Amino acid sequence: MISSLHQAEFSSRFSFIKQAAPEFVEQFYQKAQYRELPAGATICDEGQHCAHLAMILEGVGRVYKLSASGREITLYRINGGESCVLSASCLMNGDSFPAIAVTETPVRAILISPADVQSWFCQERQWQHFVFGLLSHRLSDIISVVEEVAFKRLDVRLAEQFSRCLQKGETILHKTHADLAADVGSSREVVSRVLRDFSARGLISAGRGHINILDAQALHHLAGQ
Amino acid sequence: MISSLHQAEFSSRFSFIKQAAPEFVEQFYQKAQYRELPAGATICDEGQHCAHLAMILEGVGRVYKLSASGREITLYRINGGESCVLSASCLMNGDSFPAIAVTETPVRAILISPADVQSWFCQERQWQHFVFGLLSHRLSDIISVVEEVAFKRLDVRLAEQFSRCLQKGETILHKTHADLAADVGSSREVVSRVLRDFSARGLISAGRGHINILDAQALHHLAGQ
DNA sequence: GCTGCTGGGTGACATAGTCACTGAATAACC
DNA sequence: GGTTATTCAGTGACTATGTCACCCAGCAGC
Repeated sequence: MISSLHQAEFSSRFSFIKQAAPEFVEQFYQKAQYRELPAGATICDEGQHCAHLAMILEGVGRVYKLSASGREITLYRINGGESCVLSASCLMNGDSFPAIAVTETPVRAILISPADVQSWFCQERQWQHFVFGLLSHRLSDIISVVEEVAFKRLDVRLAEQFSRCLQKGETILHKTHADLAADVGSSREVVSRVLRDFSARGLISAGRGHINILDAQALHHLAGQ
Repeated sequence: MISSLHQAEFSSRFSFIKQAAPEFVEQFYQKAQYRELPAGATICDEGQHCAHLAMILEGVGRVYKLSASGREITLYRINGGESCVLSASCLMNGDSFPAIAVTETPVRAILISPADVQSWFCQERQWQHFVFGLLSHRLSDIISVVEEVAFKRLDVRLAEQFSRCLQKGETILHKTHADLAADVGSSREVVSRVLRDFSARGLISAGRGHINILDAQALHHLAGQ
């Protein structure tokens, strides 16, 4: 059962619920659970079966692949108002989770049981639409990752990261070189080399654990090719 | 309307239909269309909206991404008894197709309209299960592609291709170096170099447009790391 | 102060991608 | 048949990326 405070928050984040039938909404809030997770918690591990569908109210999750040699690559992030699709997909047919999902910040979320995800699917059109949108959107996300990693140069991909950061209005990125390497699926040394080059060209200035973005124009241009 | 000959073929390929309700089956064959396509035909282009869900009776389709510089990478293949998920996903919520799908051999398929895909979804549990299985299976496929391209060496990935080929009982692969490069998302020159090395080590012997697999053991071993 | 940890830098080397070619095998045409 | 075009594959030079084995600086804890 979800408190009315969290109900209000949920409906501002997941607007599909506003168009759903009142009986569905009541049942939804009745059966859903509220949960808080600290930063760095594991949501779902590789090969594990998902216990529920998590719909995020606030905080950020990261879904990534880990290689045998310890390298990582981020598949996508889950922000407030979004949900972990991979869990959706394995909930629907019992497959195991093909990646690792962790919280990057403290996360507050609403949890839905596999049984409810399934049974609501045909009961409420808005719910169906939401789940399909999720699946299809993430499929596109992951295909973009393939495209990035297969075709684009590392400097371009890092410039894209900085561009995205700027679009959120942030000019300082609080990440280590190793964090960036894990995002783009490269290694720290190589990222360091590219960033040193960016610094020399005056695009950024680097400090311990953070990066100041200086030349937004040039970075957008690099990312745009 | 599907002829009874093709109905028999369909049900041998897509066994979910055997467990479906008789009324559904009747309606399904009533509304579905039979279609033949030559090799090399475009099924769906990048950014296009899909006109229908294609369920393949016989033949092979390839879904791939194309880079600005002309390089390609195969996301997955569609064989007999399978179906193009990306179209499924964009049918369900009207997104555009994020890749290119073509036929590699002549293809015979059953086509379902977007409206039917949707309406049957909640009507017949077997159909729902089939579509979800499709989505979730392909999502895993594409995640494996990310893993391959981000973490594995080219020689290992080519060895995997040959291993897969051997598992189908083929010891001669009728592909050019350029074809292989398009599969793994690399360039012809690099593939040529790796294959030259494989030849020198006696793992394969190469001819114009085909490759003989000689040392299955060694290739499996290379792929297995 | 010392100690250990984390973040970052570096050089040497291996692998991968790009470019600009070459030549050989095959197909297409007269 | 012979000529021409096209396709397939090989090469060297160069750049980009990944890996390994280090080093050093900053910082927190004791």
